[in-house]
Amino acid sequence: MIKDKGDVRERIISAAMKVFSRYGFFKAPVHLIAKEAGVSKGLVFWYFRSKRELIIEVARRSLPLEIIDSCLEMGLNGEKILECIGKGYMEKYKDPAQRSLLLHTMALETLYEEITREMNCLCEEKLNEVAEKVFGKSTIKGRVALRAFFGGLMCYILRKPKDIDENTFVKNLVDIVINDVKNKR
Amino acid sequence: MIKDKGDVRERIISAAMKVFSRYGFFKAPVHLIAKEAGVSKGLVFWYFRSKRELIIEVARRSLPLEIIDSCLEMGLNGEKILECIGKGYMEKYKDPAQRSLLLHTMALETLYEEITREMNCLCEEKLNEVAEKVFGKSTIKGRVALRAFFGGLMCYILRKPKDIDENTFVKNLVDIVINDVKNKR
Amino acid sequence: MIKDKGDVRERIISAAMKVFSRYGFFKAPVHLIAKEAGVSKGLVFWYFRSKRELIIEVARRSLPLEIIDSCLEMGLNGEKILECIGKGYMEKYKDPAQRSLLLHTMALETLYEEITREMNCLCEEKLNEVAEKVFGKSTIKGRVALRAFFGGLMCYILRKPKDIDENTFVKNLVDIVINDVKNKR
Amino acid sequence: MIKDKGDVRERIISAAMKVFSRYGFFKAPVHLIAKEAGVSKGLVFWYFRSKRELIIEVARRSLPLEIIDSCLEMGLNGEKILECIGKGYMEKYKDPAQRSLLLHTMALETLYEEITREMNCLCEEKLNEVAEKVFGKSTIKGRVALRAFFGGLMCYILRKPKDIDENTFVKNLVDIVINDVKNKR
DNA sequence: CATGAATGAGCCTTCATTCAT
DNA sequence: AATGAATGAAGGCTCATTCAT
Repeated sequence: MIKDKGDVRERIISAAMKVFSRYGFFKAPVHLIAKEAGVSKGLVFWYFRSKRELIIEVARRSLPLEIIDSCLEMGLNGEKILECIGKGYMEKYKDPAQRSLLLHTMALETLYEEITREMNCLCEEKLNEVAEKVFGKSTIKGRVALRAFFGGLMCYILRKPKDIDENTFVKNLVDIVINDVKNKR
Repeated sequence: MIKDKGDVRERIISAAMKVFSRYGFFKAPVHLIAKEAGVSKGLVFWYFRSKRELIIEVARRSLPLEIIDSCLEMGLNGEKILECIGKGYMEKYKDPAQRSLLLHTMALETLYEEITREMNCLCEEKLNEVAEKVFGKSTIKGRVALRAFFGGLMCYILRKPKDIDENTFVKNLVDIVINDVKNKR
Repeated sequence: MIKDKGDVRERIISAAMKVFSRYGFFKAPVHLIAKEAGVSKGLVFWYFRSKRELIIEVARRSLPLEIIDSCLEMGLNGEKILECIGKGYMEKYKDPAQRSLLLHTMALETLYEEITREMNCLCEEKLNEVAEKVFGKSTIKGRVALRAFFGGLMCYILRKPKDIDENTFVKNLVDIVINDVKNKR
Repeated sequence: MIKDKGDVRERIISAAMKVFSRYGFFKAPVHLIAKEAGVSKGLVFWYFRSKRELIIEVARRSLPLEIIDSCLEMGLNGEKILECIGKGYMEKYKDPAQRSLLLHTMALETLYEEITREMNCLCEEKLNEVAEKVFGKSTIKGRVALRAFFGGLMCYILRKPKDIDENTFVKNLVDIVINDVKNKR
């Protein structure tokens, strides 16, 4: 049975995501991750120079950057983009582990500058890019609306209301955010 | 200069908020908190049975529960409540320490059931209570809108856009959230 | 039973000297030192910020600086100083632990700049000071002779010849070093 | 380009001397030696059963045994031997790496019996052999003088005085050691 | 011969917590 | 109330060594 290099590394990352999501980055001991990945503790440090490096790798993956990127790349515009992003969000964060991981990563912001940078990119560059595609020219209201949109998604993820399913939520959210701007015109 | 009991306890909590906001709950050593508060490490454990207890106390205070409560108690209705909450939010979280503390507390959710309970109360009970006051009967759209509102606030706090000040943001946000529902009627 | 602060610290240092002399600085685990001192491992780090700091403290004490200083302070001159130093040497390093410790410390020179500095002081400043007191004006031959003297002592310590006792050795060594210079005059 | 067996082994030893002299035997990781030698870590263990074995090989080479041997074999006598040894010493230890290596090896004495044996041979057998060749019959004074000689060399190596070059030092040292004994006759 | 992934023991260090004073 | 010395349990990380390829 041949394992390619990436295999073990990927297995460690998966294990780390599981363990980190359960214990948080700083209460999760490396040996638990190793155990979960079925490798020795030492091997974790063969693939990652330090726990910090592993944390950053996992934290990066927990952010929704690729979701936004892939929706932007699809060349969508208007509310279609929001729908795309909303759907991607829900897809990614329906996994409770991903959900709690996102929270831990957001808290990491203050501590790891690598994450700060990633968050800056997400919350400023990407968010503005989306705003333009959705509302045309950049207006204050448009940018506030986009924050309402992203915030709404985050809120849903944080604590899913029992009687509103993903689709319904996204549709309503898009409506709220879009229609207001439309009506104003 | 004699200090009464409450004084010292409060001083420790203040110090803890400062230190926790900087290092996160789990990377912040108790001795730093003691030093910041100007007391001995032992004394911290006289006022709080354990670090966990101190964490919970600080975490509780970092949530916006009292803001919502006080706005509800004022007997406001409609968009006035949202404005009140928005203003309270901005007031509380203009302090960067409070901001980062809120993130850390949210991440705590998975780990400390005391915080889970608090968050449940916030995200379900309180949020629904507000929804009713604002939109009258509880509708799906209303509840989604309220999440857009809270999420928007969170988003603003997470990373303040340079060219949108607090007042403007809140006003626009309330508009977006309210008008859509109004227009639909 | 009251123990003054220095007591524990001193006990740790003593234990460290014992353990270091046996295992060398880098193969000696701190927990062995703690055990030897009858304290917990953690306490070692209460008194010394790091193992490195403890090493430096012990290494400093293993050098013969105070011997030379005390002989210089006694106001002796000529061969009396050499005799004083020789006697002090023998007194200090008759303890095998001290002997091996000195070797370890000398090896440390390349690694810890604190020790390099100490050795510089010993091998340059002090050595020249002694040379002047012994041979009057500083001559090449005088300074070589002093190195022969110190080197001779070191050599004796390194491996004590079975049939030459301390006194005899020092006397002969002083003779060799002094007489030659005297005869030259 | 094919390299024969000895080549690689020697290259590893050379690398080890470099790395050991810089970090000391116990703080020098094998992987650094391998890197320095341009081979894989595994290969080091193909040529040396263990790090210990490599240490011993390097330590042996760092001692001045061959110098003394070769001077003895040349059939010299009297001060000529001392001059020969002095010259050899200076030749070997003008390299700072060799110098620091010698210190590390001397410290090894307490830990590795293989080195203890080597040092015994050096400090007792060889030293007495030289003493006889230089001073004729073995006298206390002669043996002390020889220690002054070797010690003086060591001292020079330990910290080279800026204004005394190798030749001058050796000549003076030989003088001091020899003349005294001569004058006594 | 040669590689480098994999292992596991062990070390330094931190830190929450206790307790005598 | 208050202090800070003392403890002990982990935790992150290094590194010699092995082994499949």
